[in-house]
Amino acid sequence: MGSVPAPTGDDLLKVLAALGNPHRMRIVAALTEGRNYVSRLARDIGISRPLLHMHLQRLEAAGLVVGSLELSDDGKAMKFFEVAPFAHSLTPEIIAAASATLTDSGAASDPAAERATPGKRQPAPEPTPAQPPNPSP
Amino acid sequence: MGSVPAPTGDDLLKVLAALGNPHRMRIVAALTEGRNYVSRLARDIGISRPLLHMHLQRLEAAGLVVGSLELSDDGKAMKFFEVAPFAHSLTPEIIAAASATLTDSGAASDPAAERATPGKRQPAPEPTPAQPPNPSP
DNA sequence: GACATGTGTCAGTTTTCTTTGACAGGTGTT
DNA sequence: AACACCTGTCAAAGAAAACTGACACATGTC
Repeated sequence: MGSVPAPTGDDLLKVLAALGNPHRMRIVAALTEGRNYVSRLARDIGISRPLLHMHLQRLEAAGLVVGSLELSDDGKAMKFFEVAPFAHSLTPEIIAAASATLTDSGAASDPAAERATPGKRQPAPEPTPAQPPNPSP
Repeated sequence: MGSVPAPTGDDLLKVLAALGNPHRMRIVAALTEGRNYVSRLARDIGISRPLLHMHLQRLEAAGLVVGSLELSDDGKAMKFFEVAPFAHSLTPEIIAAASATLTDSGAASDPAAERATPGKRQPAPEPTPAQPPNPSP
């Protein structure tokens, strides 16, 4: 069974951060109706090209859209984007599992980050993890 | 058929923006193991109380956690937080549907935003919405 | 009273994200 | 050559988010 094989913390974080933006949501929506190239997509949505370019590479880094540079009939190079068939589920358990594999550094380009929760000292380990301290009854 | 009744654009946006943050993911993860109060939760995660307070009210505004001010045995007022049993699905279609109901203003308090895509002029309405312009073959 | 615990908020700084405008190059048509 | 398209990048401005420290209040114990 491998519908959604438990995404990495950093992976899911990138997806959520990418989708948590009105412009990027509209970009995904626009690409859901069919592939499109950058200049035209910018005109359709109504934002500037450099801005769309930034949003697109953010979505692509999260694996939500894929772009391919193609050559049209008249030899013009144009970059087409289309949505990737993603499917994520958001539940407390999935978030909890993902947070366990969070490097909190940047992306997947910093191998020196899996220490082991460095300064994780517990000054007063309460036996009841959901009750108030109750200093003296 | 009503497992996830198609969230509002602004609703889903708030959820995604709230979850797209490493600290807030850890907060949800910590609360998944059981309810907890603010001061202790701040110690557990390792962030300052004012910061945790800010993140918590962001998560609560998104409907991901719920807080309730209770009184402990010794009369101290303490605010307990617990995760809300949320369950969202993220697919291109759901994002597309949600983006249709985006106000893009702030929250659900600006009814003057559904103009009709103001400056949406089409200088050259291409008959093929997914093909290059192809000016002259 | 002094201390330790809990709550909340505020102003100010730092950091990050978003956005714009200008520039570089490429092609093909008039 | 000049124009109309397409591509990409950069530096700088603007806006928004994140973070900190100090303050306010409350309660119960030493």
